[in-house]
Amino acid sequence: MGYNTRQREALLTYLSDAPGRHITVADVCAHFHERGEAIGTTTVYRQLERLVDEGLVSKYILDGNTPACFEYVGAQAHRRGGRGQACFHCKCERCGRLIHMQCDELEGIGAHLALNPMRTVFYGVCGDCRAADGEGGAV
Amino acid sequence: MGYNTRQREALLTYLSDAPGRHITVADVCAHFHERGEAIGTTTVYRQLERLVDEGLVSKYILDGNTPACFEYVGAQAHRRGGRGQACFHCKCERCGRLIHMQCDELEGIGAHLALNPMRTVFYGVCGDCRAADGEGGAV
DNA sequence: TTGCGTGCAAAGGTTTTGCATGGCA
DNA sequence: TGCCATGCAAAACCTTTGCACGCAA
Repeated sequence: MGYNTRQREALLTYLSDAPGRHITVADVCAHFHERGEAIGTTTVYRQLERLVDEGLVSKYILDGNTPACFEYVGAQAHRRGGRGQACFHCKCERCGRLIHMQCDELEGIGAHLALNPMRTVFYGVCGDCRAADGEGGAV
Repeated sequence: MGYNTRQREALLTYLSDAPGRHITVADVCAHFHERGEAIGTTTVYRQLERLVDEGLVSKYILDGNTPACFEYVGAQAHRRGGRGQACFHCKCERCGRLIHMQCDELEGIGAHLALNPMRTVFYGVCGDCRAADGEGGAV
């Protein structure tokens, strides 16, 4: 089911060293470029696609002019697994961060509407920014 | 507050003739191209941006490789207005349709988390497709 | 007349594809 | 050896920007 090349090993190590972090293709290329062991952009795209197919990595597509980001989620089952499985994300329109959203109501809605957490990205204002505004909402 | 050009009038007529329909820039160009009264792509982008600013049109950004789509919503207030204001959308991963989502729980969640309906697009399976599967869920 | 709108051309960005080369098994 | 992975170059795609021209008011 595919070869284990140097590039694949390096990429997988890099990703799994930071589970839950949001990493773009550009991040990956820059990381290896700095260390002198460059990987071609095309290869990064293709390996990430393979890793997504294999369930080791989740891909989150943001809006059109923003690069997609990837996240190591390990080898768990996609739904109802342990920690590390796909969860919803929210892109904060104020501070720009992409944050994990864990909220029982949200999971209920998600199940009710058969939503796909791997692709659904919310746009809104994160808890920190709302707190800074003095509204005091909690995510 | 801006001129009323032939292109703007034509675009506004086209959009308002189909309120609630999801229309891309390519749709607009194709429509006018067929009728021999072509409009430049750049102009469509710029006029749509103006219409969004004016609140007559809502813009929905789907995933990275999909063109944004626009929808005539009339001259209502953005939030808590009458029918036609911005609402959440769901892109069905089975049939590909982009459907309006109206659901009290969802609006509650959206307000709770300060979500932006103009940009938040859910990915999941629409009610029709789930019904066809015999699961019988309702949106 | 003044200033905005238009639209061609070109650039911006991310992602995909063609193809020859190189490495895994 | 056979097949897949690699990576350069180029294309595809949507969108934005530069600039000269034209039209609205």
